[in-house]
Amino acid sequence: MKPVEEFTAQSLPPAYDPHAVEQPRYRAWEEAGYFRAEIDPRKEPFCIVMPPPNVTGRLHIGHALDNTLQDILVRWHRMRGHATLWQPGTDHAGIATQAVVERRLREEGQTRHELGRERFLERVWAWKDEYEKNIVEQLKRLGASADWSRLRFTMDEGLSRAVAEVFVRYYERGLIYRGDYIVNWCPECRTAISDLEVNHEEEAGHLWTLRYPLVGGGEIRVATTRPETMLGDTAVAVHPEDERYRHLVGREAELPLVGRRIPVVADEAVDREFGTGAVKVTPFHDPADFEIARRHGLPAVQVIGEDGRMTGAAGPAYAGLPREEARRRVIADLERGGFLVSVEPLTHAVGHCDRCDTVVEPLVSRQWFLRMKPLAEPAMRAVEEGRIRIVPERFTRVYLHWMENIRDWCISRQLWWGHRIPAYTCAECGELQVAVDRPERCRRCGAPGERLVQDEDVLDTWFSSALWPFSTLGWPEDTPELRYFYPTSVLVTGYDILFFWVARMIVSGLAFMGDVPFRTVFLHGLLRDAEGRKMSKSRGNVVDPMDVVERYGADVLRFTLISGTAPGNDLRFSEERVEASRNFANKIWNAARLALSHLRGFDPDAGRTWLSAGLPDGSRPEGFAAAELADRWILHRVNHAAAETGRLLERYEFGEAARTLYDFIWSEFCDWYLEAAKPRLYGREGEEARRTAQLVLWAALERALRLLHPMMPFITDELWIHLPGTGPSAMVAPYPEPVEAWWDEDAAEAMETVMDVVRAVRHLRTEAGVEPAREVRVVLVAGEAEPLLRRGERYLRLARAGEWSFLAEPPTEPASSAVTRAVQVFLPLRGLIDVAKERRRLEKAREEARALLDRIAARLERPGYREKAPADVVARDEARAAELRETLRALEEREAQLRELE
RNA sequence: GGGCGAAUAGCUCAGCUGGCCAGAGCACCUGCCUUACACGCAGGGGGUCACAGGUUCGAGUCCUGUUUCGCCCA
Repeated sequence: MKPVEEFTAQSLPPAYDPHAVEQPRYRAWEEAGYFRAEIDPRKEPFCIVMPPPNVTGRLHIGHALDNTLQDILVRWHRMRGHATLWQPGTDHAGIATQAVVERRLREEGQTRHELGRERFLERVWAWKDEYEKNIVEQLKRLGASADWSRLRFTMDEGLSRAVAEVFVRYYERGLIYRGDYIVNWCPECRTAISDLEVNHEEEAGHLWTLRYPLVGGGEIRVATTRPETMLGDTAVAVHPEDERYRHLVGREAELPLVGRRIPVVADEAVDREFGTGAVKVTPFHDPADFEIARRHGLPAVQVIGEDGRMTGAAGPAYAGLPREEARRRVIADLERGGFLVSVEPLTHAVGHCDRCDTVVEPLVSRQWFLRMKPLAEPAMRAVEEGRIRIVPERFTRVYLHWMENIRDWCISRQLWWGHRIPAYTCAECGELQVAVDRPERCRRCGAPGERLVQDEDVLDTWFSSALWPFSTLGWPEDTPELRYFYPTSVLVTGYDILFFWVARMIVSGLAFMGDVPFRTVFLHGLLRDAEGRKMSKSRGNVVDPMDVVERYGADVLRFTLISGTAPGNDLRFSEERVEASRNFANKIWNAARLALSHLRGFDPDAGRTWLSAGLPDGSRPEGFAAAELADRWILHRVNHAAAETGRLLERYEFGEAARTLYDFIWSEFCDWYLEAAKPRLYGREGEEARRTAQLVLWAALERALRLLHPMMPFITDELWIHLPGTGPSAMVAPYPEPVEAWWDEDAAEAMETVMDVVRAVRHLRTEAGVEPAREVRVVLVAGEAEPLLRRGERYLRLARAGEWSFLAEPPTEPASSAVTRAVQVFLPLRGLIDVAKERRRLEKAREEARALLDRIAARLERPGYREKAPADVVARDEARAAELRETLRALEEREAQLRELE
């Protein structure tokens, strides 16, 4: 750590350079062990589990937002003395990671099948090690204060055991079953995916009407959006009450191009309004048809394979063709055969794979499912009864609606990378056994363990993520962490994974821990580009957070991400907003640079007691001058900022909290307090006055830095530790709360009045074209406000007033004037008065005051107002009206005087 | 089809439990390198709070409906 003497305005660069600060600071925190969570029964626990980033590649800007919000909460709670654990980790991300490694293999001219399962997995593990390191490194550069000593990975031994354990327990409770069902199949990823992983997009397609000849004469017309599936039709269905077709039920149609005879069946699921009212039934490739086939005992024919190409069952003319090509051929062939009745354009929803955007092919296959209905019940109650609070609240309904309509979850994936399903089939007798560890022998025929064949498939990644809040804390072992930190406090994530992840964690938390996984869910919005578009690699509009960190620093990125946002709303990321945050960081830097140069050798200890007592004149310590108005005012405003920030963070209003501190630091502390304190700081008013100014400057800055620390940890800590009398790090200093003795409404009112007068003088100067450097003489007619103004008259120098006087009556000499808060401000400027301009300004001011007064007066006159409005609101209006009348009177008087002058 | 969100200054957005003249950043105009900061300072211009009703002493804020845009679910 640099000695304070070196750290002054003279030695500091005039622009903040994050590179010089951030990484050394982070190392210092790590070395000091500040991130490590300690179980301490005397303290209140606070725990956040980090949504585990994928080990696929790099962090994106959404991660930066997510982790910044968590870090703010974590740092804030840590500073408030809670035993804080931010549990970090990464996710194996089955499909995504397997896909990137396979792509890498392809570039080397290999396939995973050539490599074999075992060697392929070695490759993926190597990839994981490398990218996990990258990701952790990136999180550290963002300033994330997670307990890295507890880093977990979803495929760690312990977590894998948790997954197997959960699978077995669900299975034993009859909640997991295996069977041949129609699932969403991605031909590109070559695996089944869950309903959630299918995105429905409206697409311009066609509705083809086909003619199926009936055996024994006649025909039936069916409408379809997927004509290529007709090769796999095994029936035609009509609604049982549809008069048009009733008489055809039970007859047979001859399937064109195929020649197969298929029955006409009646089923209530048929929509009479759609198309011709008769539908072709393709059980293998359509979920609704699958159900119809089950009800009617129809066979299913697979005409599209797992690779998205037509199978042999589609007939030699089509076998091997991709789906799209088969469609064209089938239509051409139908047309040639006279089976095509009509084609109409139709927009309809088409399912796409969430991962690769390929059109999903529904098909029947043997998969594992988790029965959700019984699990959803307690998960709904937990939210309804408020044991879990969702913020913003509106997402509660979205959650409940989804839970109410929940369907079974297809949990098996035809991948290699992931948790292999702990199910074993005996090669001898076919017995299926589900167990955490490979059974020693077949329980039915006694065949040895090596004859038991483990299921080839792995589990959906989200199956393991669902256990995250307790698996990371050691479950299924009964650990101290689990007992102390579970249920965790808050879960922070984007609203886009409410179903994928949050809902499932609630389900499994309740199922295995018997308690909710977290008490609050805070959902934030998604990041979009400057034009409001979703960021995507294909669109090329992704922002790499590390680029931003490199160019501007992590604090700047963090502040950009949280300021100007409202809870749950998406936010646009733009260069301009980053620059605004950069400017703010630079502002803080320079304010501190100024402060440090004036605090050299200053020891706050001598004034600490006095300070915490609110600087009472009576008990002033030796060597300090009495406090000034600005001192009392800024302490009052520090209190206000602390109270507001605390209140807003409590409510997860990060954007508002950021704005509060921005305004406090920039407008109040820098623009007013520092300027007001400068004469004393430069020693122009003696050593004692300087001491007092130093004390207040120190107190205000020191607190401002601590207040801002959770949001901008690097710059605040760097500056804070270099202030005299602080400590090793703001990270472990208490979070400021209002000091009772600092509240001072009188000082606030007096200072506001002075500030208004200063602004008025500045305004008059500019209007009159007075050179900036020139001092002016100011005359004030303040009336009742005079004592108030007198308290801060010295600050008139902030408007470059060289001399000033208080008069009972307006001066007779020519002067430019303004009226503010019933104070008349005169600038006697011989030769500089433009009478016409002056009159226009006064007239405008008078009209504004009149309009406002009219509104307030009308309000006061309104029937019922005085009776029903709160007393303080009415009193405020009355005071304001009185002041306005006074202002108005002064303005009119002034205008009359001006007329006499002409 | 059901649900949710947004619509406020030229642009991007705040505005929390209804109550001081509706704010910020950027952009714009004027003047300043005033020994912390030109990534800055001072001053200024700019808004029918989408529209129509309603509740209320009082509505940008609450309710109903309409329009436009976006998202989620089916």
